Amino acid sequence: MVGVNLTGRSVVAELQGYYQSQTNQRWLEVLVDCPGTQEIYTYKLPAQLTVQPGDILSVPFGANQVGAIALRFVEQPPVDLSPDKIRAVEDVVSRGFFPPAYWELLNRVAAYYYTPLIAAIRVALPPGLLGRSQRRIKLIGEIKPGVDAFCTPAAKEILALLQAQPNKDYSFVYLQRQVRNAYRGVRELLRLSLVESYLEPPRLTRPKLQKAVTLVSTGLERDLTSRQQEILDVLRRQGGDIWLSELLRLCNASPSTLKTLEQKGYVVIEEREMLRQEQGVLQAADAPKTLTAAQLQAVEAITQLEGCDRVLLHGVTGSGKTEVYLQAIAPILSQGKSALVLVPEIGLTPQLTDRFRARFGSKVCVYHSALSDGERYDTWRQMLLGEPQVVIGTRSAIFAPLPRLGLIILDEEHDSSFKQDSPIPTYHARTVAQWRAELENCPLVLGSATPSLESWISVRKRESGVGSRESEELPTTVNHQPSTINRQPSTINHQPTHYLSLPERIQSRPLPPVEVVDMRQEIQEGNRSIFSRSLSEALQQLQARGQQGILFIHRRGHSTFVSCRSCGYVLECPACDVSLSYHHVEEGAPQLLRCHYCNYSQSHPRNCPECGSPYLKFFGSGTQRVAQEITRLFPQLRFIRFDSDTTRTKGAHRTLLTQFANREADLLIGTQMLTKGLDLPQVTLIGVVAADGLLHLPDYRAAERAFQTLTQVAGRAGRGDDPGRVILQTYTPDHPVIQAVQQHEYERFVEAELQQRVALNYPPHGRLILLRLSSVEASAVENTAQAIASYFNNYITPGWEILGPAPANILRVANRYRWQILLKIAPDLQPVLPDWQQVRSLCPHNVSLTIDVDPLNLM
DNA sequence: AAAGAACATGTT
DNA sequence: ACATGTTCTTTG
Repeated sequence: MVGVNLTGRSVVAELQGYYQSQTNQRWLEVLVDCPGTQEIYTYKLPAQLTVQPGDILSVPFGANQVGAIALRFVEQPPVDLSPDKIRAVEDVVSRGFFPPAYWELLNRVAAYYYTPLIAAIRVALPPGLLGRSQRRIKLIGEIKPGVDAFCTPAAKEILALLQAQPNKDYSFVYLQRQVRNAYRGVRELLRLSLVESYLEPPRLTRPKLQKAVTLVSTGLERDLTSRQQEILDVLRRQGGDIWLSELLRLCNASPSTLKTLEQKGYVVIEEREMLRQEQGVLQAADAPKTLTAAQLQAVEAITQLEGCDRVLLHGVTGSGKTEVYLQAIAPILSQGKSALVLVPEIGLTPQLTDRFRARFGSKVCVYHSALSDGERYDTWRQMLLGEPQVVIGTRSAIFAPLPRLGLIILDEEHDSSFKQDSPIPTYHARTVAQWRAELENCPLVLGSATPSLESWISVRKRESGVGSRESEELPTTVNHQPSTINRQPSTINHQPTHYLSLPERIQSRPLPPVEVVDMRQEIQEGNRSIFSRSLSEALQQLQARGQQGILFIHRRGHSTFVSCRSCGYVLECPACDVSLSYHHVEEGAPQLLRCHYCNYSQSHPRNCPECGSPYLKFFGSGTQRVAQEITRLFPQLRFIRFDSDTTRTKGAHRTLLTQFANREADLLIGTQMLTKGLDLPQVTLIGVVAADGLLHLPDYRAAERAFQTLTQVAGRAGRGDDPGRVILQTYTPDHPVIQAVQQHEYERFVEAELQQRVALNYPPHGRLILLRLSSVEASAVENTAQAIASYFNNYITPGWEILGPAPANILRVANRYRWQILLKIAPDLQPVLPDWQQVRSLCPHNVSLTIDVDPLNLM
C-alpha cells in the first residue's frame, strides 16, 4: 500500500462511524475563528445537516465565510438576540475532529490558563487548518537616504522598522502595535509610494495529492506489447501499488504508455493523498539491549502501571533511560496502542529519534514546530487514523490526536522548554500531560537525571502519605461568566507519583569527578586568561590522547557588551533596554552588534557614538570569544561551535554532531544546547568556562536551574569506555549549587532548596500567577499596572500576596514597555480568584495583558 | 479580519 | 456645511 486516503469522510468513518444527531434542537453554539472574537455565537441548523459538538463548520460571519467549531446545542437562542439575526450553518468541513476526551483536554487548558478556548484550539491544531489572510506592508525598492525628511515621526519610525527587517515586510497589525499613529504613517508612505499594502493569501494547508497506480489483476494478459508487459511485471514486483511518478522512473516509461494500460483495464490510476513526512536517515534495525538490574526493574514497573498512574524515573546521566523507554513502549505497540514521547527540543536530539527508528522503524513519527506546515498538517491528520505508532515531539505534541494512547513519556521533564512563554495559552506540557493521562486513562512517565522540584515533591507526598487525597480543586472564579461552556473549575492533579531510580550508569561506569577551580585564585596567581591552568593543561593534552572535549559557555555571541574606555558609554539596542552583543562574523566582514532580545543588528562603530573616542572595549565572553581564544592559545585544536548562531539552518545540528562524532574536531564549544540529552561516548573532558553567569540570575529558580544545567553538562563526560573528567571554573567555589554539582548530590540540594521555597511560599510549595503588561506608551502601562494592583488589593483574601506592580527586569523590549504583577498563592488554600474579565476591562486598548499561570520565567 | 458607525479634524 | 481622517464596535 502506498499513501493513505485521508480525504473526505473515510477518515472519520473509519474512526468513529457516522453520527446521527438525535436532537431536535435547532440552535447551535459555535466558536468562530476570527481574530478578536472569543465570544460564542448562535447559529441555526439546517434540517439536512448532521452536526456533533467538536465538528469543524463553515459559517457566514459578517461579510464572509469563516471556520467555526461546534460547541453544543441549545434549547433556545439568547433572549437578547432577535431571531431574525440568526444565520444558518453553511456546511460541515470536518467531522469528529475532537474525540470527547480531547475536547475536554482543551477545555481544561483554556480554563486553567485563563485563555479563550479558541487560543487552546490554535495550539493544538496544525497550522493551516484555521488559517486566514492578513494585511501586510512591504517596502518598495531601495530607500534613498533623506527621503523621509518631510515625513511625520510615525512614518519615519515605520520606515526604520521595515528597513531593519530582512524581508522589508511586516503585518499591519504588528506595525500598529509597535508604532503610535501607525495608520497615518502607513497612509503617508503609501502616498509616497515607498511601501505597498497587500493581502497575504490565506495559506490553507491542503493534502498533497499525487497519482498512484494500482494493478488490477485479470489473469489474462494477451493483448500486451512486451513493453507494457514489462511495466506490469515491475508493478507486480512492487506489490501492485505504487506512485505513478515512481513507476515511470523505474521503468523509464512515458505517461502515455500507462494511459494505454489503464484503458485496457490492467491498472487503475487515481489521485491519492501523499503524506509529507520527515524522512529520517535509514537506520539499521537494532534489537533490545540487555538491561541492568535497575533498568529491568524500571521496565517491569512501567509495564505494570495501571490506569493513569504516574511515575518519576530518576536516572543519573548515562544510566540508560532511553533503553527503558524503548522496552516499555514495545508492549504498548503490540497491544495496538500508541505512545507519546515528549522531549525538550527535537532538533537537538537527532540521536534519540534515530534510536527509536532503529527499534520501531516506520512506526515512529516526529512532530514539532520546525516541521514544514505541510509536514505538520499531514502528520497530525495521519495520527487520527489510529494506527499504533510512536510520536516523538516537543511541547505541542502533547496535543497529538492519537485515538488509542497507551503511554505518555516526558523525557528531561525538568526542562523549562516544556513551558510556553508566548503566545497564550502559556501551558506547561507536564501539567497538560497529567490531564491527558487522566482523560485517556493511560500511564505517564516523567524521566530526568535532575527532576524538577514539582515532580520531586509529588513523590515525597506519596512516601509520607500526605498526598492521599486524589486531587485538589483549583481556586475558583468568583463571578461566573455569561457562557459557562468551558468554565468549570479546573483541577490541578496532586495524585502521588511512583518513584523509580536508576542510581548507576550502565556497565557500572562511574560518574565523572568534578574539579572546581577557583578563578579568583587564578587571577591572584597571575593567570588572566579565561582558562584556568588546569583547564589549559587538559585542553593541551586532549589531542595527544586522541580524546574529545566539550566547552560549555553560558552565552552565545562574542561579547555581552561593548563599552567606551574613555567615557564608559555602553552601546545599547535602540528598541530594548539591553546592551548589544558583539558578534564576530569573519575576517574582513563588517563586524556586527546584535540585540539578543529583538534580533536588531547594526555594524560595529569605529568610534564611540558619545565622545568619539576610538577605544571601544569588549566585555563578557560568549561562545565566539571563547572560540577565538582557543584559536589563539591552542592553534592545533580543531573545534566546532554549537549554539543557536551556528545551528540556525535545518539539519545543522545533525551535520555538526556527525562531524564531531567522526572526529573531524577535537572540541565542541557551545551553550545550553549541549545539555539536552547529547550522548557522545568519545567525550572525556568537560570544561565549564564560567559557572557564575548561571548562578546569579534574579529569579527564585536560578539555583535549581543552575544545578540542573551544570549536572547535565557534567553528565556528558565519560559516557564511553574512557572515564570522564569535568573542570568547573567559578568565582564562587563555595556556592551550594557548585558544591552539590561537585558531590553529585541531587537529594541534599533539592531538600535544602525546598526548605527555602517553603519559607517564602514559592512553587512548588505555593502557586504563582504572573500578570505581564506591555505597551508602546510608558505611562499607559505604568498606570494600568497601578490600577490593576489596587483592584487586587481590594479583593485580597487570606493566603494571597501581591508583589508589585514592578517594571519588568528589562523595562523595554522591542519598543514595548513592560510591567508585571506577581500573585503568590499559599498552598492548600482555595482563595477566591478575581473576575478576570473585570481585570481585563481595566486595560486600555493600547495595553496588552498576559496572564501567565505557573510562570517559569519571571524576567 | 473587514465593514460600518461614531467621533474628530480640516476645508470651503 | 461638508469632506475627510481615525478610532471603536460589531459580526449570530
